[in-house]
Amino acid sequence: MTDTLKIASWNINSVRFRMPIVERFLTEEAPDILCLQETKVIDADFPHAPIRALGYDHIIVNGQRMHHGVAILSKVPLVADDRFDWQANGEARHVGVRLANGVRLENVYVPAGGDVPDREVNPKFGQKLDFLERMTRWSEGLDVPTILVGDFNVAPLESDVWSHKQLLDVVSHTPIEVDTLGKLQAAHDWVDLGRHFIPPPERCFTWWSYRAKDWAASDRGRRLDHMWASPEVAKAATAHTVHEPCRSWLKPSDHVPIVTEFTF
DNA sequence: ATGGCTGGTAGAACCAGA
Repeated sequence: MTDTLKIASWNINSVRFRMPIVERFLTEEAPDILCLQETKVIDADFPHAPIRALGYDHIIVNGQRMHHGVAILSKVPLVADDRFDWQANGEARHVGVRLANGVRLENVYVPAGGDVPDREVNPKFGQKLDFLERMTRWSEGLDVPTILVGDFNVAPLESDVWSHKQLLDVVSHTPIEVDTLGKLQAAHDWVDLGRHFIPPPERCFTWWSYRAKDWAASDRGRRLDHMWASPEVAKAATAHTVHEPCRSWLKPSDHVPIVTEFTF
């Protein structure tokens, strides 16, 4: 028996403020599962009703007041949910579930890391590197087929940013972050599905700053959002797309959704 | 022209994002 599953990931930058575009995306793209980051809402105030109304009966949340927060919305049953604290400070940056076929789906919001790429003067940068290193330790011991999605806040490749040279000292594309993310990827032989389907040096961005007068014209984007899979799960992936038009929808997030289709 | 904006929250010439 074959089973197709369409899984999406989107940093939504406040799920309550973005409900119109969340509903539009769920209606038009109709993923089986949508992983959200930066929901910015406590669990009690999560907008369950309009999401359930679209057929997403299974909603797993890990939120907090004001910042961060993640959620998994699904049309298909989810079991055994988990919440990891990869920086041991109580921030809501992960929620994971097991799918009916046994595959784990882990949804993560990696810390942005502040402005200065130096942990001595900017503790947030150290926190980001430490978070990725804890994910690496977790990956080393991982023996379950897994899909790891979310806003990693790192654009690793030259073609993942609008200007490699101009971003070498900008947090998200510094060599130390790229190296740290590389070690995380190596720890489980994670397959980068985005680059599996859109190989470099093709331009691939998932985030564009709000500050550009015309985001599409300046096109100063970065690929911060990722979908990784265990090698055996990656073999089931059949398509991957980046939904750039969502950046032009009314009251957009600064990130756009990424979507992968699997046939198990 | 990589911060020029944005949301949440308080009620701020704030904080955080990246």
